[in-house]
Amino acid sequence: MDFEHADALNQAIRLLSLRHRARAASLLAPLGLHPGQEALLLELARNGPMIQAQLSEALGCEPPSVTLMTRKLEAGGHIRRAPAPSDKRASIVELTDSGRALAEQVKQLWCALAEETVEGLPAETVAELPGILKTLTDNVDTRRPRHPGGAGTV
Amino acid sequence: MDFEHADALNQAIRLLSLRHRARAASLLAPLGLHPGQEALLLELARNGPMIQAQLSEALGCEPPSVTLMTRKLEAGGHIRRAPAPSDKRASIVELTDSGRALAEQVKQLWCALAEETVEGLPAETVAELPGILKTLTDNVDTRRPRHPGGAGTV
DNA sequence: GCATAATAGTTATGTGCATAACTAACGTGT
DNA sequence: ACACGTTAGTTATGCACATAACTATTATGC
Repeated sequence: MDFEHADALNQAIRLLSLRHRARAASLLAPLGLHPGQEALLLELARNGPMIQAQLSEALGCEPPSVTLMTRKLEAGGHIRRAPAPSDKRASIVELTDSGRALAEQVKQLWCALAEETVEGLPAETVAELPGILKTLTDNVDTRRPRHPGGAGTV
Repeated sequence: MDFEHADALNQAIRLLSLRHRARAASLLAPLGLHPGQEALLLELARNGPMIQAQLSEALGCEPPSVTLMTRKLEAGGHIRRAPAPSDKRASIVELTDSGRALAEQVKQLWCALAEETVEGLPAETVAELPGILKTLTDNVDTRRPRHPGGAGTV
């Protein structure tokens, strides 16, 4: 691949990251959330209480990031951290009522953002998008080895 | 659009951002660069010296970010800042010889990264990708109004 | 039982990004 | 000529991310 095309792609990914995050930030701001925090709330809403290590895995970010995010969301009253009975090292994170309500609002915003994002694209392309983006992500993913175990069917 | 699809899309964009940036970071680290800085070098390599306001526009980030990035790249000896003769407020940023050499190395990495990123995708999809990503970006771009002026042909 | 490795989490530090508030210079009124 | 808004850039501060170094607990060797 020549540099022109390579740069077009890398730059496009970089700009999409910046703008999508900025747009998310402006939508989440009225709720008192910063981008990244919504992912944590949604994960808890989807899969129930879990320990921080699991959150780290689910969110795709490192444990120190989870420590800070949980601390802020806890200060905001949206989540609660309780010691795990079976493992004194771990702490179980769960949504509070406030957090559950907030997650519902986030879901609304999330749909609006997704629709806004793909506006003007043919439905066929929109349908393929998540799979394509996942392929790109896996290709550059340095966390997992190379194949999570052959479960690549989307 | 239901939440499932919306979340799949938003999450995919978020994860791609994280992983692509992380991969870029690991490739740029040996050159002593952090992700984001390569964009500044490449922009200067492509369009020659320019003032920081133009860099801000080209990179898609805010002036304070440009201030810090230029400061660090200048400390590294990769760029030089000179007062603009026609405008005492502005400072012209240009590559040093070291910066030019570094930009060439970055170009190599950039091609490798792009190839790695699209690995396994059909050529047809790869060809469409930059346009698709640009559409997504424009859709959520809060900087430009809505249409830059009708120059939407890609 | 006990040393040792692995795991959960935190703290410290550094980066790119953002916004808000500020200074300095430019431009354009009247 | 001078007030006023605009623009270029910086500083201060805050956030999500990262890595490195650390503590506390659990698991595993022998």
